[in-house]
Amino acid sequence: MTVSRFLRVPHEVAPATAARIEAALAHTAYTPNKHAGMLASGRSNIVAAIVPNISNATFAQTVQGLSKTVQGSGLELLLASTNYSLAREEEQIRAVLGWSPSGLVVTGCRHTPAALALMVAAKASGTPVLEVWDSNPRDKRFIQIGFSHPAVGRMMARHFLQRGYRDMTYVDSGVIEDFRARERANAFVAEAAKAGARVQLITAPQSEPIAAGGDMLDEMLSSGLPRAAAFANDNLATGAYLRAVQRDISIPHQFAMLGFGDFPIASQLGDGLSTVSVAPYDIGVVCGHRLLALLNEAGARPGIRASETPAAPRPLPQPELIQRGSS
Amino acid sequence: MTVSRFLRVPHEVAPATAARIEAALAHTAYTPNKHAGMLASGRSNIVAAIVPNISNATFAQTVQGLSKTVQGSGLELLLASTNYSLAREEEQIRAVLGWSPSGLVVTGCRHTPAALALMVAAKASGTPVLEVWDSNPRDKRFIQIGFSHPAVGRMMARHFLQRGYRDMTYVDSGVIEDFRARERANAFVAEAAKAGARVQLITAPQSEPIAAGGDMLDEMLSSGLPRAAAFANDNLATGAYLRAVQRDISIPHQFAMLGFGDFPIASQLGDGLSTVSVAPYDIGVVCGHRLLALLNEAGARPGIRASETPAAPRPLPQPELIQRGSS
DNA sequence: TTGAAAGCGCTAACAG
DNA sequence: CTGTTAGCGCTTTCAA
Repeated sequence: MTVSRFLRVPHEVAPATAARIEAALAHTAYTPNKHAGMLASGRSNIVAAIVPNISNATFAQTVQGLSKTVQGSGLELLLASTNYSLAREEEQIRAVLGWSPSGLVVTGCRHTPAALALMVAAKASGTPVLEVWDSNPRDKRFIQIGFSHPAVGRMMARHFLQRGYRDMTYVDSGVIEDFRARERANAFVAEAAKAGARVQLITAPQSEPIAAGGDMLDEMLSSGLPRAAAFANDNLATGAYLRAVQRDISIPHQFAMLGFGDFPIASQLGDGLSTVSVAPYDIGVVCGHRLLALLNEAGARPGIRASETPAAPRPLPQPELIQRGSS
Repeated sequence: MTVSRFLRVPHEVAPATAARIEAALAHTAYTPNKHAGMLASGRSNIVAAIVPNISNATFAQTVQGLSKTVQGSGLELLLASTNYSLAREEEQIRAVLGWSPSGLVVTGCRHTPAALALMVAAKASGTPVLEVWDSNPRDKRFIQIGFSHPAVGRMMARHFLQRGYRDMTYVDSGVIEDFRARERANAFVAEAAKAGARVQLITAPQSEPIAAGGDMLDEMLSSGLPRAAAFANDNLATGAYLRAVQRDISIPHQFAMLGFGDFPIASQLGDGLSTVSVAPYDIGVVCGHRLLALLNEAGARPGIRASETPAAPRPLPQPELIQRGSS
């Protein structure tokens, strides 16, 4: 009992005892069994995060931001990926809730009914549930750290419209299950059409996006190059940009381009690729801060070191259109 | 007890009973407490993975490969990152072992003595310990899924030497704690020097690598452009490539380039960037397969679904120099 | 400041 | 095929 106490609240054991315990610990390679601790205390120090795909740079940054923010406070990250499948997401939520996590982070605001029920139950039992990468004003049951994808699609269309382009194409992502990409695409098309512009929606193949972007440029070329094209992400746009340069197409005079995501390469392509910045790392950081704040206020929890950085509630930077040489 | 049995080995309960249990389950939103299960059974179905940085595309792919391989078998992934610090790695290993993981995956073969002791203890207690992304023939205590970084550095130097370049620069990564990058750099320099070539080692700033690569190109330009340059990774090389194009430098006639990693963009830059492919995703997949194989042979473990794919022991593709237009 | 008792929710072993 | 008993390693509570 005294050892257990020493491990959790060291200043509550006498210095002499503490020294003896430390000595013993050094000889023993003792590792506290966290399952037993969790079972007894009901607290777990696990944060479960469920993302569509970890190798997607965007989500990887969010995970890294979350991980970095949260690990400083003794929380650990249980990570699962869904491959953009809602059914798989439900499975993962169910699996992950069995670890009684201190917090649950899911991607997006769309879930199967059963998944939603699990999330509601988790929330009801006091586990913070956060949705990242999207925002749905019509259902604010969970904490949302993201933005409106249709609004971004409209913003992108208006950028082209304001610059006088009346003939534009939207190159959507080949990941057919990525309905957030779809929301941007549809909103783009609707906004452009509403303004009377000529607008076309094409979809990239599911293959590697940089190469796919190049292929889409060729496809547009063969069916009549539009005056301007927006892309579901900067990788697609980069591929198209590089191919356009090879084909001696002048950007933006013949062909204007707009990406999404503000990947590091966007600023390095020729005179720069115009894009929308969305701060994926910050999504993770803000998510972590919100989580820590909630855990702290839910009572001083012995296991969790009250975050040294007093959870500065920095707000999430909203999507911003970054104009560069390509438009 | 019967419910517990139904959940683990459904065919051992009578169909009628099973039906009653299923009905009850549907009404109850019951989630088994995995901590209690673990505590009682001594098995955890957790795989702990510790990587330097998740938002690094390379490690993200490894994690995704591991995650995908392993999740099909009911294992879950506990992820921690070290920011390339060995001290932090030790901390994370210690923390993660408290969850009695079924397997422990660490990055690289260099660890603090205490971390090593923990890994040895874990192995001794029957937990498979795997080291990814490196290989150390002199210490094969753990399963290694990686390659020799010095060998890659030498391979890169020999590529330039074979093509007759006698004046070359190696642009090392700005991540000073990344000693695997350092091993490649040093081996490159040694090999080139041994052959009597003129060779220089410079280090990129710690900033975002694509932009940093561009800056390094300018730096080389101002101090006399070498005949050939190798880069610690394809992002640095990409930045330099794009900048070289802007500066009207002819690749490879004036300036030959060689990257590392075979990132998707490498094949899309002009006539292609020569690089070394290292299969980061496969490292994760192979790691997962080895792990599953070990867990299966360590006795039929009720929790773990014997992997549907019978853990086809595909070997790890070794690093390969991919020659493209830049050299 | 320390320690004894009880119990967290589950599974192993065994009895019925 | 089902259910009883004991106990996993820790924490909570409370007494000494």
